[in-house]
Amino acid sequence: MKSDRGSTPAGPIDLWLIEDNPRYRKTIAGLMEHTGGIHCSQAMATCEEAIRLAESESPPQVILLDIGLPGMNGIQGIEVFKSLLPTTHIIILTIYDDNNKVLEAICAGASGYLLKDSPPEKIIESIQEVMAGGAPMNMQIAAKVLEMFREHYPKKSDYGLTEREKEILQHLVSGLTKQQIAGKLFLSFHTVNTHIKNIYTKLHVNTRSGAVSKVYKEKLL
Amino acid sequence: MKSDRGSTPAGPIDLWLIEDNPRYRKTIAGLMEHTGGIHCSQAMATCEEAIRLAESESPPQVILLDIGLPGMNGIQGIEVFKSLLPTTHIIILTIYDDNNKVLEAICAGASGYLLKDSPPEKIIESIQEVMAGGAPMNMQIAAKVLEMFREHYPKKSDYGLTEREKEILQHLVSGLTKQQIAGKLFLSFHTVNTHIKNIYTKLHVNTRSGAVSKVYKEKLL
DNA sequence: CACAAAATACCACGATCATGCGATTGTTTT
DNA sequence: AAAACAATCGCATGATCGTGGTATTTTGTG
Repeated sequence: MKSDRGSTPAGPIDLWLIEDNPRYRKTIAGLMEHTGGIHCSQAMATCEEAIRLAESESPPQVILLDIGLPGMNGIQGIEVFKSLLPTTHIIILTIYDDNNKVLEAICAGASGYLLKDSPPEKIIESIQEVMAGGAPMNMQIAAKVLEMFREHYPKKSDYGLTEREKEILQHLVSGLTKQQIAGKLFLSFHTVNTHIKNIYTKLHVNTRSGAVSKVYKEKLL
Repeated sequence: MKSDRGSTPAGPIDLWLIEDNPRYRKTIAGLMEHTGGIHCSQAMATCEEAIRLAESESPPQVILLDIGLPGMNGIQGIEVFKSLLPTTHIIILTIYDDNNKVLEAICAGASGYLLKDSPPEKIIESIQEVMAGGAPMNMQIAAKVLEMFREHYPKKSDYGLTEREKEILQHLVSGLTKQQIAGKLFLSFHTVNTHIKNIYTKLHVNTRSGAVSKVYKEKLL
């Protein structure tokens, strides 16, 4: 159940390691050599080196990538690798655990996010997991991701808008003027005016922008 | 490093199990009894029973919760427990792995999401992990969450707005008028007017609502 | 230094908005 | 039948907006 869905069915998993600290790089590379099923074919200190190599060497299946690198940082690196080596999985291995870095890395296309204090077995396990379609993360990171996730899916509040009001609010959101809305709904200008008036009252705002903002912030409609 | 941050420092972790299948319930309950550090003090078939018990018994530290339950389903259950037992961690243990269920459960406040085909050790591990501030998930689920995450954070487009323009756009978004913005930034009304004019040109809109909509739709700022 | 870009400021005018009223017609609930 | 709500339409007025200009100062880059 673990190694039966990689793009290369046979042989060890081909791994690249990008890490500027020589000592840590050697530690990890050494670790891989003593592990069955994974082969660290390249280890370098910068993304630039890796990009150069990507043009001659065959693409690895997994890249272990640091974020705090000289020159191009890991986040930027992800984006380059994503277009250069679209089949390669990228696992971030870093000391940074702040929300922004995690967010950026994930959005850039990282398949996993580990902290450097992870035990070696966790790292090995994560490489296998990512090959099996998983998304290995430190437990702190996972909790962070869920938390961020929750924030961006606030339960939609209800201001008691009627259907007609919602309809008009929608047109307001798309930037139409009162007259344009009236035209589109075959209503009098005055009716639209009244509806908007009522919408403002219900939403506790007094400008179009305020209403539109509220729609997005509170996931109305 | 695993059991040193629960709200109850001493003794085994107090667990409740809510699962309507009697056989599976017994399997899990039995598993816990043979495991050090966890005590399954209650096992029931429905959320309603658990809610009734929550009024007399002391709150558990963790609830293992199924989704497909008779009566109140697990998702609704989460919301009730979240307000009734705010300190209790909830781990979903279910057969459903579709995006919607996962999303709903997480947004409702689940701390973890496991599939029923998880090996018993994984379940034990997850209970300990959630007590240590983690968010245990099946690897498929984790991958799903990251994927959904990425979708809802589209790369922000760039219209070449200057810092000042972004600042003013932000105030526009919050519903302020030109004069209010001028006051807040200690600028002349005319300056704000000019900036907004330029913002409109750069965003290719010609109303406040259009601009605000664009900000949210394309994740500007 | 020179040149470009950004930020600042001003004016005027027609279009549009927000908001105060009041009113009629239906539908649903009680 | 009464009350409550939704949707429709009307008017007037002062505030605000969008857009066409022009112009000075500050800042950054070659």
